Amino acid sequence: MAMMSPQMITPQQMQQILSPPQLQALLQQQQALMLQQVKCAHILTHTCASQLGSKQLAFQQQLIQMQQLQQQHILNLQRQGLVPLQPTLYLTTRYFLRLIKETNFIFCVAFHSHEEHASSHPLYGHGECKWPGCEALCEDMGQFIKHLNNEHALDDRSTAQCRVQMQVVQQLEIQLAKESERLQAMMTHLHMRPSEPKPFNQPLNLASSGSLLKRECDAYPEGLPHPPTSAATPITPLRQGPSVISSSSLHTHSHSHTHGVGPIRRRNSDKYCTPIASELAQNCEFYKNADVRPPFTYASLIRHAILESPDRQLTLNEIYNWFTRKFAYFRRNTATWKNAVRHNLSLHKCFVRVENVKGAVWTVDEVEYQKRRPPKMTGSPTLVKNMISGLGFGSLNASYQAALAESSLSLLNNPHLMSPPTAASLNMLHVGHDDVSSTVEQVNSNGSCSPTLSPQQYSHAVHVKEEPTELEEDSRPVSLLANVTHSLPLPSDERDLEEDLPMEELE
DNA sequence: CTTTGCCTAAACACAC
DNA sequence: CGTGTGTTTAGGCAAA
Repeated sequence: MAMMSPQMITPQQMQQILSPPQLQALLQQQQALMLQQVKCAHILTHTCASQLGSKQLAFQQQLIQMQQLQQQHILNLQRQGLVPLQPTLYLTTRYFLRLIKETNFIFCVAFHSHEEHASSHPLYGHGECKWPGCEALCEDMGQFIKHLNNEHALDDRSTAQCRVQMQVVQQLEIQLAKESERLQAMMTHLHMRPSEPKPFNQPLNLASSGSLLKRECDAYPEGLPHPPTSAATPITPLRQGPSVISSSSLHTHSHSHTHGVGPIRRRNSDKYCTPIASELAQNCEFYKNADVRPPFTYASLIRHAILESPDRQLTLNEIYNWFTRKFAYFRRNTATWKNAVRHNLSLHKCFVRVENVKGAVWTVDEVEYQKRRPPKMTGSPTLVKNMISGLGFGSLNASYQAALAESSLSLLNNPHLMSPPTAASLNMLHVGHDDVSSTVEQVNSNGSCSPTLSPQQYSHAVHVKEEPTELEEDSRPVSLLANVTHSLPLPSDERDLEEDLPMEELE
């Protein structure tokens, strides 16, 4: 923790000043924030790959804002008074403290990266002014201060920018509240599970999700419905965050990916790419409400819709309905996508038309579907760009949620992520994101958007690319994660998780 | 440069 | 006749 700046609270201090409930609340906040940081970092990395210029700065600004929120939260809790820890809760809080420690570490690294020194300015880093949209180079702090006073003085423009930034923060706060609530619900749900062998340690599993996920996996083998909890990957930031970086995936993606705004074009192997099921499960609300094009091919979506149905067969109209029900994006341009759906149904052999009593229904020929997939592994560099471009950068909340969606995927357990990361030097993340895995999914009884598969049943590609130029600042969030990776002695061995991942080798 | 996969658009046929 | 469904073709883009 040498990097910890003076304003940071150490875990020991935390333990002294906060009650267990406070710690728990803090933990949840921290987790949400950390997750957001991870996600922001992730999308930021993609953003820089997209050469979005000043947009990178906006994302970075968000990152900093979240960090500041996080710190503010710590201070607020501090002001609430001192409550000694109860001995009975100590075991649990130890894990909380560990998490806090880790997240603090992330926080510190982030600040360290951004500011070089604790005394530096949040709007200044790496010799650049971090004012949104401003990339002015400033050799030192003095020059920066001058620049700040000259260029970003109190005028209409700065005020407007500040207002925008306030909206950014507001959106993030709203999102944070939502995510925290979700996390709490997830934790509550997991805690209630009767099969849980460590009833009181439930939150501990946040730090040892491997074992938790293992149980999930054991309990819900392939092809069987899975409870929503299994896809609730955000509860495992400690494991997942670092897992975003992987040296093993370093060599898998070295081509250019700086183009590709627009329609989704991917060719990902199911074996490596992210499952549609878990993606939809985690972000179904997002896709339902945000006018964001889902990062899947029509074929993938159709297949998913069909497999999600009770009988694994749908009429065309039911497929239409599924699209509109699940995706706000498909509530418009109906002519276009409906045509595409029909086109795909007809074109792909994997979709089989079956005459039914009521008429014709469409089913999925799984063998054909798998056949049509080339075994090559590719990333999905266009995904985030698609999402971002689809959203428009102004729609911050949607962008952010896209980041959430994207990052949630990256955070899923991936065997490729289990090797020791050397990611401090890495700066590019690529998430394969295309299709449903070869695992057969099944519909939820309630027909809701709950996940139908546990995430560990999928593996998806997270491709890390080295991009030494232009990415100094953008690599920060990633190296931040990489640093954390090294600092995470997790209760469960990484090996456990890896072993628990059913590799999909059906191709 | 070619191939492949995907998307969009459009034309057309057929059934209700 | 209009609409929905299904098939087919074509052009374009991006990645491999």
